Amino acid sequence: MTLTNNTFTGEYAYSLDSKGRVNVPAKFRQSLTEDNENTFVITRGMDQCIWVYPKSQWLEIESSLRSLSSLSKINRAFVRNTARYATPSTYDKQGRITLTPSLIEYADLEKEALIIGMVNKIEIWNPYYLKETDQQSMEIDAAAYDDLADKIIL
Amino acid sequence: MTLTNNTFTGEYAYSLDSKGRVNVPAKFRQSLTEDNENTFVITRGMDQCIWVYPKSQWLEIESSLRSLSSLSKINRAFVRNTARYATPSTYDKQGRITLTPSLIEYADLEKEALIIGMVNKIEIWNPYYLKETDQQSMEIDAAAYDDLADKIIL
DNA sequence: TAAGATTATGGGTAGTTGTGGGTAATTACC
DNA sequence: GGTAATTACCCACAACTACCCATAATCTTA
Repeated sequence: MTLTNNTFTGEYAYSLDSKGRVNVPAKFRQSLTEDNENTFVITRGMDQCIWVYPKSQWLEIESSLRSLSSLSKINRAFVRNTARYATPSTYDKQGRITLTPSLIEYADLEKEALIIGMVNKIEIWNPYYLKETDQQSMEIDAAAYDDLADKIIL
Repeated sequence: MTLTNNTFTGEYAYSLDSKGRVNVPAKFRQSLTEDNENTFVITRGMDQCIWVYPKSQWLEIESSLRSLSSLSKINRAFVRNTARYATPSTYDKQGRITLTPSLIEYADLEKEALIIGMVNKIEIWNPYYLKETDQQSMEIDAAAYDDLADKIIL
């Protein structure tokens, strides 16, 4: 059962097989709308993880990038870094996507792969690095975190 | 009989069965509006307990999360920590929701499950930890209660 | 008070899901 | 152009989950 289309929550511990495939959690697949055509766009995350967008979400990002003028150096760098590593990937009959060796290396994935729903996208982590990143961001900016928690009534 | 829709009060002692299911108190179910489609979202509480939101309440949280840009590190941490443990759960014909093993472990639930209405959400506790947490907050926060008195009239 | 309805709890079963490996088709390389 | 490596597609199986039914205790109502 899915709450909202193309929306992802929850955490899953799956394994990366010898062919570089990981399962997309069944719940995530069920949440996908038809126009995604079983396809995700995988790319580097801003942390040491892999970001996985449903196709339709990625197309929106692409069109935002289109509107950034290449006159600005910052814009050029941002567009370049965002587009550079993005690869489409359709999941197979068993619901697995294949990750590129380059992305596996970037996230330093081994056997264990932690998959996390991030609402509009999916993250794939090496469990070890997730733990570390979590601690860091809390230490650095605990105040900003509390501000957020204050605004959003949990 | 219910006072306000999607609002929960009272305390109930139920049992967790071998399949990880707990009953949702009948009164809570009756208070739910149709648009919740018999569905809750269960997640980690800020104390050592499980939080259970009615679907409609969670959707509001979800939409707040959607508006946070992932360019900011602290935003990423916040979205991740909030979405990470959230799992939708529709209650069965007998009125039970299934808790995930991960959440059961987090709240350290055994056979006994104490269910508490928290107005806009529900908490599920191991009775032992509730008692302990209760004592702690009383000792530490006597002063903080005075601050609250300005905001809320009992 | 008695009958009926509702509620809490237990368990069985069919379908789904995650994971491993095999084979054919495609691509890259000498 | 032939060979090796890679990729895409298929099948199989064990574990798990969702859904169904059963029963006893409790509450409601006539």
